[in-house]
Order: sequence, then structure tokens, then C-alpha cells
Amino acid sequence: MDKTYNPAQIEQKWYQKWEKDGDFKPSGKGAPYCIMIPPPNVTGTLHMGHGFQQTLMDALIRYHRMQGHDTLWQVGCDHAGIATQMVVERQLLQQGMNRHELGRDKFVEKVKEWKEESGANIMQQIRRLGGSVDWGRERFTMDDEFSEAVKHVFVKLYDEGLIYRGQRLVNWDPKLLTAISDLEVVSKEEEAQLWYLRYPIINSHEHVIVATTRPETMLGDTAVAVHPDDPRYQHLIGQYIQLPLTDRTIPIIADNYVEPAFGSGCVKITPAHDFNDYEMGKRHDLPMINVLTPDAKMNEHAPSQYQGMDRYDARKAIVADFKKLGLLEKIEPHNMTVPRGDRSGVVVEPYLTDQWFVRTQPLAEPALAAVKNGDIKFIPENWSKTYFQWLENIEDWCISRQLWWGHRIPAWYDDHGNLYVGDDEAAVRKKHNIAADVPLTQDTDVLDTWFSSALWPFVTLGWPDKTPEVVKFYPSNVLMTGFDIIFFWVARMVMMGLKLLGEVPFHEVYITGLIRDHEGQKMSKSKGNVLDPIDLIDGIDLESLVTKRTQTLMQPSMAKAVEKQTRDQFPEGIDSHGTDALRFTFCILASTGRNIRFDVSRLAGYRNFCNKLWNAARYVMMNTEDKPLSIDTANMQFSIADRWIVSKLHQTIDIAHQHFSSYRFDLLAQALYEFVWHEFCDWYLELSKPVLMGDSSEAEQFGTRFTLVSTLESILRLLHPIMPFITEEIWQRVAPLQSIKADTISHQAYPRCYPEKVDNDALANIEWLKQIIIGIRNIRGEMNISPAKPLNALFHKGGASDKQRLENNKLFLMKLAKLDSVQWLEGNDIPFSASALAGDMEILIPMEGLIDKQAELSRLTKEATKLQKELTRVTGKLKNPNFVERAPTQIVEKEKAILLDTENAIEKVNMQIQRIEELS
RNA sequence: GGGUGCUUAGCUCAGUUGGGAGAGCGUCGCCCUUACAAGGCGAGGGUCGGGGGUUCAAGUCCCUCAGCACCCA
Repeated sequence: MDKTYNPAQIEQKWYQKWEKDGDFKPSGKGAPYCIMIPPPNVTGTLHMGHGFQQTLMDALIRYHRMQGHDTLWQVGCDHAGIATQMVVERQLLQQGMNRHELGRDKFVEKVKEWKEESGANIMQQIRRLGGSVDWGRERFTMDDEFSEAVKHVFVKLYDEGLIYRGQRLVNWDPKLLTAISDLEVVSKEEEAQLWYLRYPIINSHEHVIVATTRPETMLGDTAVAVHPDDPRYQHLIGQYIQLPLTDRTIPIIADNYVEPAFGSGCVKITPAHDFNDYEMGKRHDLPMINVLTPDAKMNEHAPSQYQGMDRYDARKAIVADFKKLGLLEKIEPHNMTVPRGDRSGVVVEPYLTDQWFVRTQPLAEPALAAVKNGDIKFIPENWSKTYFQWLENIEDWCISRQLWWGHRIPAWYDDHGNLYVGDDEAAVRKKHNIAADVPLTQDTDVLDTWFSSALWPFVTLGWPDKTPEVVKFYPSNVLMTGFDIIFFWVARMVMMGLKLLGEVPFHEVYITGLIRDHEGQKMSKSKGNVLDPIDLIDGIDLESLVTKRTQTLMQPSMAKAVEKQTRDQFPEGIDSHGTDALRFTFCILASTGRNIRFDVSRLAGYRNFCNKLWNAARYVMMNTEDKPLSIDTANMQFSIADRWIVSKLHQTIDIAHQHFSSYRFDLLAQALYEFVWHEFCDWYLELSKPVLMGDSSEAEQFGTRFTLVSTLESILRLLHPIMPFITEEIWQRVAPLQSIKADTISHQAYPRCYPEKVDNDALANIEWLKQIIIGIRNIRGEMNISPAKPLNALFHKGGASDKQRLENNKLFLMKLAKLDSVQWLEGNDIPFSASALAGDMEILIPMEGLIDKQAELSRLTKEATKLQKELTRVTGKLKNPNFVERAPTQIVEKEKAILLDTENAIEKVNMQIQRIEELS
């Protein structure tokens, strides 16, 4: 084995073998266990969030596979309508073309070509992350089978009245020229202005003043509203206004919705361009006048001088005209919430169009019930509140998009505008008895991407056919995703699953935190702070990283700042860490919080852990390979250290299972790290040396070699779900020493805890031993005694059990504390010594020629202070009669024992201080 | 405005039903000791955001104040 661990040499090799051997396919045996991958957007690349979630999913999948379950991890991509169409349109633009020149069919062909390339890239990244997905079942949401299922669902829901078409005010993206759903609108506070406009009242010298953030929409005003109880305007209710710049008159109405304190207390009402006004318009039966074109220019309903003007140009013109007419009262600065499209970034218009909707109320109720009655459990549980809140206030879902890339809506119109819905044109004609010569045209809209994503958990298994996979793997066990996706996807899958299959799509929803950068900022291309998981695995030089981060910026003006920030943070670029280290880092960061800061220094620490494991394996191999290994445990004698590490191993195994079942990957990784590094490497490997390198009997050496190999082999299986590559590589070398031969560790059993393997006597002995070794090391450290210098130790005042334990562990003690001799000291004739305590026993290191007196005195004084503090705490507690009477007896007993120990220790330390002082 | 979180060592975070404050990284000192310098050994560092309450006992439960973050409208 190489002296240092080199992930680049081993990872790809193993992945190729696993894939070639079909190791990730369901075994067909055991209880089914299934996870559906949240399908990444086909156009994207995997980001840190994907890497994080996929690591956790893969850990679960590998764990369950090793537990003998029939395990399916379903993989695939989402077609991501708007995002993908935008990418391809941008490419066309670079070639000086647009999609309209190309035509719909050819454009869709182009998108499909791009999908092949981009999708393959993502799937390659999943491989690099070590994801054990079933490649034989890869799916794409635009596959033919998927399209068939989507149509089937659309028709079914339409026939049941759960899908309808209607003219409604929707969020309209004037750049992408499509409707978008509420969830695709991002509202943020921005600096804006409030314009106060004077509207003259007919047959009066009076006017009202309306305050508005959008003066250009006044051309579509159909009323002015005041609060019915507002004393200032009582006399105006029912009057009419001559709407400036137009020839229309509009009424003054009263409505509770008006906030009297806002602006002037008079609000212009534009039902076709504002959601609140729309509702008020319906309440008061107001006309709806749309004054905008789809790309947000003034349309034919505006006076001719404004027609064709962009909305913001029209705003300026209209404000100027008001001013000219003396109708502009004032302008105030004003912060308002501005809605922007999450993809395009432009200000979204509430816009009146014909769209398709899903009636969500009947679907939401069972979806709520499923979580309330425990069919679905959120982890952490608190997220169910978010889920409830959204479903309880759900609006109908606008599912049509004016795009070309997506599932085309299966609806046809005849020349009279009659609507027919069916699987295809032929089916529609048959169903509605439409003659072949009657022309029908299909609706040009496509469906919201999330409509098909909502069907992912069952369509990927072959639904609507009742395939064996549907029967076996639906519902899946757990869904793993970020909290930002609860509305978009989780809730919709639950609604669709319950509606179409009558069963929830998964029993548990594990909500992960969001990966942020080391400063807690959200990682985004536009900020230039993204990390690519592959770069963390392979490493990347500084120049390439700078280029990568500055090229993808939305605002090129930020390039300088991003470059500086990158050079400051990664002056040497990013080192290679390997997949296993990255995966381990993701796991140990996966605590219950909602934000996770990712710091590369953390990653480096866990790469070191990989190296530690590697070298521990190297040590085990060096001491066992080519050496006789007994298979027959009858020929072996196990040392206390052997029995200790086996005890610790089984305690760790138990903990590992617990943490898997509660999804505490952080605690799992922490426990394994602790065991491997601080118990197996720091202590057990050291404890094995005196046995293997000394003159222990053959049976003892057999026992220790066996324990070394078997414990390491268990460690590899324990770690495999988190670190698949390094464990496979080492396991292939180590397992044969245990007479185990198999193609892969990934199908070996996950270690099982046998409580009878926990040997309390061995645990107590090694605790005792460690205490003494640490005491002596502490003296060396504090006294600046070289670790190379052998010492003589004197034991004083020990009891029978100390003597027994010393006898048991002498070999270990001599070697690990680097002692020349150990001697029992009887009587009170004590040489000039530094001292440490192990229970009642004093450990004395004679200081002659070694130790500075003052240094030892200050060390002991420090110790005495610590003990005194503890004494104060304990006596305070025990003096309190309420504590002694009311606390549980075992707690009181515990404190009493501590009191005794502490008093004892103080006495001994003080005596030692006194001795040293007397010696001067 | 409604809701959900967070505040523990210099930094990032654990701390499960209330019972002797922890880890990783960083810092300081010593050491190239025959698996590992991507290492070993040792050390220092916290009035658990402030205040109040319940309790024999509060980082943990309740109230309140402050600061931060996110979601919905």
C-alpha cells in the first residue's frame, strides 16, 4: 500500500466495476427499500446541495442494501421547462437566431439534442459522487412513457372537473411571455416612489387624491375606492370621477379593503392589473380593462399617444402629462414589495389571460390528512407546520405555460372555439363524434414542469400500468429534499399520489438544510461564490476557478469583486480531496439546522481522516500479511486490549444503527470518527504493538492479529455507506485475511451489535490504564521531559485491585508510557517526585535530575484549584437538605462518591505540595 | 401583519426524557517515537444572548426583552 491515501487512483476504478457488475440493481430478495431521487434539472450541473442530498441518500441506500433489503434508488432528470428553454434560446441567440425563426418542431429537436449532452453530464457527476443508483432504470420526465402518463392524468382530472380552463388574473412574465405560478414569483422590497394624483370629481370643484405606485395603470382604472367609515370621504361615495387622460368616467365606491391611513385614503382600482383590485372588481362588478400587451407595452385600450410605449416609458409620459394638467399633487419616496420572475428577473405583471388550472382544494384535504394522521412523517418534525400552512391556504394551481418545451396540453379546439380534451386527436374525435373533415387544432400551451414532477414517484415505476415495481416499491420509504421544495414538489407529489394511487408516495420526508458558503451566504452563480463538488473532489487551480466563477456571472460588473474574493479565499486554488472525504464532510454537517456553512478547511480535516484510516489499514496489513493467522479461535488468547476494542466496536455498531434510523448523519459520522481515530488508532493500534513486537506467546499474537484484522474489517463495513471507495479498496485487501472473498463490500452485511461482546471488565481495565498513561504523559508534557526519555514510576497507596490491574496491564503500561520500571512503594519514605492520581493510587515520577521544582509546584497548584472548585460545587449540593431528600437516590449517591473522590484527591495533592516544599 | 427558527470556546457546530459544559478546525508548547508530519503527545480557552420564573437541580421547561435569519401575505 502507498504511504499516503490517493483517492484519484482508486475511485473511478471501483465505480466502473460496480456499475459493470450491476451491483446497484435491486436484489429481488428481502424487504423492499426505495428512494426516488429528486430529479435534477436536465440543463444544470450538480451543485453542492445536490452533492449533499445525494450523499445522504446514498448512505441510506447502501446501508439498507447491506442490511439485506431489496433496494432501489430510482434515478433520472427533470425537463425543467422554462430553465431549459432559456438555455437553448440563449445558445440560438449566440448563433444569431431565435426560436420563432426555427419553428416549434425544430426548436424542440434542438432542446432534445442539448438534453442529451447536459443530462449525460449530470449522470456522470452522480457517478463521481459514488451514487449507487440503478442505472438500468434511468428516467426523464419527457420520456414517451412519461408523456403518456401525464396525458392520462390530465384527461382524468379534467373529466373529474379537477382541471379547468378559465380567464383569470395570473402572474405574467413579460420577458418570457408566459404565465408562471405563485411559487415562481420572488417578492422583494425595493426602493420606489408613491405618486399622488388628482382625480377631478364630476359636477364639482372638488377632486380626490389617489396614491399609487403604478401611475401607468391608471389608464385601466375602473373605480376609486375609499373606506366606508372614512369620515373624510362619506359625501363622495356614489359620485363619479372624470378619469384624466381618458374619456371615461368612473365611480367612487366604498370597500373595507381600503386602508384609510395609507396615502390619501383613496385608492385607484385597476382590476385587470392588480390582484387585490381584481377581487374588489369582482365584488363590485367593475369592468376589467387590460391596457398592456403581453410584453408589457401599452395596448389599444390606451389613448393613442401612449400605445406601443413600454410600461416604464408610459409611466414617465403619464406623470408628465398629469403635471402639465396640474393634476400631480406630489411624489414621495416609498419602499414597496416588487414581484419578479424567478427565472427572468423582470417585474411580473398581474395579467388577464386564459389559462389552465388545477382545482386544489379537493386534493389538498387528503394531503393534509396524510401528515396529520401519521402516514407521512416530516424529519425534523417541525416542517410539517410549513406544509400545513401552505396547504391550508392553497390557491388553484395555474398549470399552463406559454412555452414550447414541455408536455403539450392534450386539448383541441374547433373553429368555433369549442374545447375537447382527450389522449390524442383521434381519441377526441371518437369520444365527441367529430367528423374527420372538421379541423381541430391543439392547444399550444405546455404544462408546468412540476405537474409532471408530481407524478415522478409512480410514473418512474411504470404507472399507470400495475407493474411489479409499482406493487413492490410504491410507496417509497423516504423522500429527501430541501425545505424550499416543500411547496413546489413535496405537497404536489402527495396530492397526486393520494389522488391517483390512493396511497401516499413516501412515508418519511427528510428535509435537509441549505448549503451556504463559509460566510453563511447562499451560494449562487450571480454572487460568484459557488463551489462545484467535482472541484472539491479533483481540486482546481486558482486561475481556472476564477475563470469559472466570473464567466457565469449574471452581472459582468461584479467580476472584479468576485475575482478578488476568490483569490483571497483560495490563494492556492482548491486541493484535491477525493469523494469519500467530501461525502464524510456532508454527513458530519448534516445536523438538524436549516443552514449549513461549508468550509473547505473542514473538508481537509476529513481527508486527513481518510488518510488516517488508510494508514491504520497499512499497519494492520504489515502486521498480519505473510504472518500466520489462526482461523481457529481456540488457538488464540485475547488480551484485555483485544477485548476492550471489541467492546467499543460493538457499542459503536449499536450507536450507528440508532443514528441511521433517526437520520442523524452528523452524529453517525461523529461516532465513527471518534471510534476509528481516537479508540482504534490512538489506543488499540498502540496497544497491539507490545503484543506483536514483544515476546508474547503465539496464542496471544494470534489473538491480537485476529482482533486487528476483524475490527478493521468491521470498521470498513461500518464506514462503507458514507465512504464507499476507500472502504472497498481496503476491504478487498483485508477481507481475504479473514477468509472472506467477495466481489464487493457493498453487498456484505452491515455490522450487527452483539451486546454479549461488551466486556465490562476489559472496559474498566483499559480506562484505568489510560488514566495512568495520561497522567504520566501530562507530567512529561508539562515538565518538558522528552517522550524519548524512559522513566521510572512508583505506585503508592494502591489497593488490591490496582495491583491486579497493574499485573494485567504491565506490558501495555511500560510501552505506552515509555517506562523503565514500575515499583510499588510501601511506607511513607517518598523521593522527590512529580505525581499524578488514578483513583486512590498515586503515581510518582522521581524528579531527581529531571524536573524543575517550581514547575511541578505550579502544576500541582493548578490541579488543586481545579479540585477545590469541584469540591465547592459538590458540598454545596450535598449540604442542601432539599437535594438530599428530593433528588433520586442514585443521583445523590453519585454526588457523594464524587465528594469522597475529590476530598481524597485534594488531600493527596496537598500532601505532595507540602512534600516538595519541605524538600527545598 | 401572520408564521418558523437561531443566539453554547477565536471560528463552525453537537448537546435526545432537566442531574458532573463537548467535538472539529484554529491557537500555544514539546516531538521526524519502527501505520500516518494529511502525524504523535500535552496545554489553554465558555457568567451556554440579557432578565425573570418553575424545580432539590435549568444550556435543556415557562415568561419577557434584545439581536439575527428565513417563510407566507
